[in-house]
Amino acid sequence: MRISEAASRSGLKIDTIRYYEAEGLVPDVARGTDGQRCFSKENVDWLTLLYWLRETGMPMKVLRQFAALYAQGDSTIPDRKHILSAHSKLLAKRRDDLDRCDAILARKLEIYEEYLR
Amino acid sequence: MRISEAASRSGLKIDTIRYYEAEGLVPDVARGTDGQRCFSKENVDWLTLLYWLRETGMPMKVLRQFAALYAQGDSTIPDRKHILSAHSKLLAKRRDDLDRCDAILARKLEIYEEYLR
DNA sequence: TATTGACCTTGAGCTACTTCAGGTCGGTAT
DNA sequence: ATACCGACCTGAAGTAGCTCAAGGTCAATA
Repeated sequence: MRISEAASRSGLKIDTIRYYEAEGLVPDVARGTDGQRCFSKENVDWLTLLYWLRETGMPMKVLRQFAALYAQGDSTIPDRKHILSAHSKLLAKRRDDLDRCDAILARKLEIYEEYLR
Repeated sequence: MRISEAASRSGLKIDTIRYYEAEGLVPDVARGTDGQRCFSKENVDWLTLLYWLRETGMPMKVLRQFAALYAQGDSTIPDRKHILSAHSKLLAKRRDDLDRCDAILARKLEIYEEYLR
């Protein structure tokens, strides 16, 4: 499929996909006879994973490591597993942050309400 | 109190506080005779709020609007209330994102497990 | 007295995109 | 046939939001 479809399926923007490819985060993107990128289902699954990892705060540095491991094949699965479970722990921390911020906002909004009465 | 204490209390880094002040996000920071910044309790509460808003993804653009309103005094409370409740909705969306990503990670980790067996 | 440590300012550097300028290609309307 | 359109391409420049380095002030301590 073409880049616009890859973008709408993965969640990433077209420009970001091109940027990621240039950065070496997306291995093996085929090209058509006219020079246009041809994304396979596997490509799009990979992009989708990248999208979610970034969206939830994985730094590019780690993403780069993860992508390098992915490019090396199945032998790196234990390392990749390690990275993903570490990220899963980060998600828990983010959820805590959201809860805290929610509490702060609730208090603040209450104070505003009180002022307005 | 001095900037280092304001930093450790608010969560922001020293450099970030100076940057925010330069950007006009922190009104009325007093200075001592030696030119050092003197933060009041109100200053620190405000910085803490800025910290949490940024930490949970409020863009600087919105933060700037919010700060401008804050600087104008109590008459802007309805507008500020509006911004904060909009942000509260964003938090819900972020929580959804975390849940989705968690699901993706769980599936991925399971596949890895299967491969390793 | 000399040095340490926390602060100050200005200005450059960095990350992760994002936008722009300028060009190619395939398909449709005149 | 040709003129235009939209989606794609590349390489370079621009942006957001910090972050760090260089060089200087001042108070307190060894």
